[in-house]
Amino acid sequence: MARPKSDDKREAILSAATSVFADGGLSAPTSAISKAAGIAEGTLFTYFPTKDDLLNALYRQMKLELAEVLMSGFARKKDVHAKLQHIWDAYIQWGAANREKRKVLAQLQVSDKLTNETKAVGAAPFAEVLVMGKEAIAQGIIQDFPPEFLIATMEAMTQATMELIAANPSHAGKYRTMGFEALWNGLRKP
Amino acid sequence: MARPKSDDKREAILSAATSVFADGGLSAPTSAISKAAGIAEGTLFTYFPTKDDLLNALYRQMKLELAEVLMSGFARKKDVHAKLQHIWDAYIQWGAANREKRKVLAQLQVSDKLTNETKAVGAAPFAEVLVMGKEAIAQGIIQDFPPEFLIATMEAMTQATMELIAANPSHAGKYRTMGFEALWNGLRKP
Amino acid sequence: MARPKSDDKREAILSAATSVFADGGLSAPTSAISKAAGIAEGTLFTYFPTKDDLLNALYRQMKLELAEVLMSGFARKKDVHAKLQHIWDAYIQWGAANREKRKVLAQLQVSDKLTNETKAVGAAPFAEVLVMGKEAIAQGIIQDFPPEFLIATMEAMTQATMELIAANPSHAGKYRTMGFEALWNGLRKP
Amino acid sequence: MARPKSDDKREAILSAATSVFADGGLSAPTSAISKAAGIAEGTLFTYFPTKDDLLNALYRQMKLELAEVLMSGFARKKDVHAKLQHIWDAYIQWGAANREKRKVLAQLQVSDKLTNETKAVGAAPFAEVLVMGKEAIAQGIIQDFPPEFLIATMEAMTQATMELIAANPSHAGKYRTMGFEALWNGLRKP
DNA sequence: GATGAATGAGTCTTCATTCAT
DNA sequence: AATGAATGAAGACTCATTCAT
Repeated sequence: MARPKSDDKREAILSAATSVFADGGLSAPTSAISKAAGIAEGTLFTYFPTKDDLLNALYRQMKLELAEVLMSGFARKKDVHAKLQHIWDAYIQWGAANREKRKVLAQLQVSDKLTNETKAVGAAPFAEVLVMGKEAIAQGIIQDFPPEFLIATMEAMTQATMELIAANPSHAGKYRTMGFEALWNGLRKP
Repeated sequence: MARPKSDDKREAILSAATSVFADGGLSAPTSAISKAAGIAEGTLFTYFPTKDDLLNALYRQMKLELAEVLMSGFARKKDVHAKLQHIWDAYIQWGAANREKRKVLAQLQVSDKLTNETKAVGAAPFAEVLVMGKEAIAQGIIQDFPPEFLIATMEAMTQATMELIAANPSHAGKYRTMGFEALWNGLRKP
Repeated sequence: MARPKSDDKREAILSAATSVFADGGLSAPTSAISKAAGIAEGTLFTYFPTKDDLLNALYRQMKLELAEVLMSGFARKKDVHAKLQHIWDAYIQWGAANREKRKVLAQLQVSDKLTNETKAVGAAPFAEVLVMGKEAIAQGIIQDFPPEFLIATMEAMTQATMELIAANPSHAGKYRTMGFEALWNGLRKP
Repeated sequence: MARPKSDDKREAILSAATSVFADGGLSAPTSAISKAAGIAEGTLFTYFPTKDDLLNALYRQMKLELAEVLMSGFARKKDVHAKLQHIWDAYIQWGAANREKRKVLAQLQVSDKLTNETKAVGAAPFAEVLVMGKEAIAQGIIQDFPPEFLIATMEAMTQATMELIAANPSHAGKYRTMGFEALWNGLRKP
C-alpha cells in the first residue's frame, strides 16, 4: 500500500522550518526548508500543500507544545499563586530553552498568514488558565480585571522577560524571579 | 543643481509604506508603495536606495515620533508616578490613534531587517525614561529592578493594552486605567 | 503470474482521459485522469508507460471506434451516393452523440504528440472509403479529384457540420441533410 | 518620460510566440518565447501580463491580419462568384505563405484558452462575408443555407485544402482550383 | 530629479515519472 | 500488479533594482 506518509518526515519539515525561519524570517524560501529537512523540494508539498499551510501548522504545533509544557503539573498546585508561578516558570524555561521557536512564534503572531481557525485552535488549550483567572477574581485574590486582560498581561510580561534573558542569559534566574514578582504584584489585590 | 529631492515626497513614501505594510506585511512590494505615494516606481529608490533602507528609515521615524509624543510635557510633571502615568497615557493614546503605525512597528521589531545602528537610534530618545527609572529606584519609590527590565515591562504592558484596545475600542478608557494600575503596582515598592 | 493487467482498467483510463481532456485540454494532469478512473496515480503508468503513449492510444481507439461505426453496414449499400450518405449520417450521428470524444479528437489532431505510426494506424480503416472514391471517379460519378482530396473534403465538411450541430443541437437534422447535400453537389460530376 | 513601451518589441514577442508555438505546441514555455524575441524573461510580462493574455492577443492579431488579407480588394469584385473566389484564393495563398501562423491558429481554436470576447473580436471583421452570403441567397444564386453554415463550410474547405497543400506543396495550384470548384458547386443553386 | 520599461534571479508550485511497500 | 509518497526538473510569474529617456 505504498509508503505511508511518515510522521518523522512531517516533524523534520516542521523542525527545519523553525530553524530556517528563525534566521531568515518567514519569507525564507521553502527550498531552504526542504534542503534542511533532507527531502526533495516537491516533497514538502505533499505534507503541506502550501507555504501558508506550513506556517499555520507550525503555529499550531508550537502553541500545543507550549500548552503541554505549561499545563503539565498545573492541576497539582493548590493555590492561585502557586499555579501562576508554575506557569510562569515553565513558560520562561521553555522560552530560554527554545530560542528559535520563540522567535518564529513572535513572527507568526504578527504575520497576517494565520487563519482565524488557527488562532482559535492555538488559544484553546489555554482555556484552563482563563478559568483559574476568573476563579481568582471571584475569590478576591486578584483584582477585578477582565480575564482577557490577565492573559494579555501575562503573555506580555513573559515575552519581555524572555527577551531580556535572551539578551543576557547569565541573569536568567534573576530576571525570572523579578518578572514574576512584578506580575504578581501588578495583578493581586492589595 | 536640478530639482532637489523633495521632503514632501519622502514623507509621502514613508506614509504610503506604513499603509501598505500594515495590510500586506513587510513583504509587500515596493511598487505598491510607490503607487500609493503617487510616484513612479523608480523614484522611490532615489529617496531610499534599498527596500531595507526604507524599512530602517520607517522605524526610526516612528520611534522618533513616538518619543516626541511621550516626552512632550514630561518634564513638567513632578513626581515619578505622575511622570510614568504621563508617558503611559500618551503611549496608549498614540497607539489607539495610529493603528497602522503600531502594527508596522510590531512587525519591524521582529523582522531581521533592522540594523543595530537603527535599533540604537530608535532607543536613544527614551534615555530620559531610563534616567527617571534609576532615580526612582534610588529614592526607594520603585523596586530595585534593573533599568532595562523597567523599560521592557512598560513596553510589554503598553503593547498588551493597546492590542486589547484595538480589539475592543469601546473599552479604551477602562483598559488604559487598568493597565497603568497593574504596571504601577507591579513596579512600585510596597 | 500475479494479477494480470485488466482490460477493464485500461478502458476506464481511456474513458476517464476523454472526459478529463475534454474539459481541461490535453495538458490536464495525469493525476486527474487516474483519479477519475478510480485508480492510483502510479497505476496509470503500468498501462501506459508515458502520457504520450496514452495520448496515442486514445487517438487510435477513437479512430478505430469511428471506423467501426462508419463501416458497419457500409457494404450493403449499393451505389456510391448511398454509400457516401451512409458514412455521412453515421459520422454526424457519432459526433453528436460523442461530444467529448469529438473535442478531444480535434485537439489530438493538432497536437504534435501523435507519432507517424499512430497517424497511419488511424487512417488505415478508412482505406475502403478511398477505394470507393477511386471507383466512383472511374465510373464518372464524381469528379476527377485526387482521392486524398475527397477524404479531406469529407472530413472537413463533417467537422464543420458537427460543430454547427454542437452549437445548435435543435437543428441537428437540418444541418445533417444540408451538409450532405453540399458535399455531394461539390463532389459529383455535374 | 522613460522608455515608452515599444511596438517593435510587442511585435517581436508575438512573432517569436508564433514560431515557438508552431513547433512545441501552445504549452511551450514563455522563456523560449522571450529568448527567441531577444528580451529578458520578465519583459514579456510587461507586454502581456499572462501567458493566456499573450495567447488571446496572438489570436486576435492573426484573425485581423487574415481579415485584412481577405478583404482587400473584396469590394471591387462584382458578382458573388468573383467575390467568393477572391476570398478563397487570398485565404489559400495566405495559408500557404504562413504555415506557422496557420498551425498556431488551428491550435488556438481548439484550446480552451480563448475568451468569448476574443472569439467575438476575431469573428467581427468577417461580417461582410456574412452579408454577401445573405444577399446571394436572397438573389437565388446560392442555396438557402443558414449563413453560419456557409461560413463554416468555407472555413472547413479552406482548412482542408491548405492542409493538403502543406503536405504536397507542388500541387498547390491544382488543389486551390479544385477546392474552390467543390465549394462553389456545393453551395450554388443548381 | 522623475519616469517606467527592462532585467533576471528567485519563488512557489505543478506534474510526469519512479520506486519502496 | 497496485499504491501513493518521493522526486526534481520545469514553469509562470514577481519584484527589487537599474537605466535609457
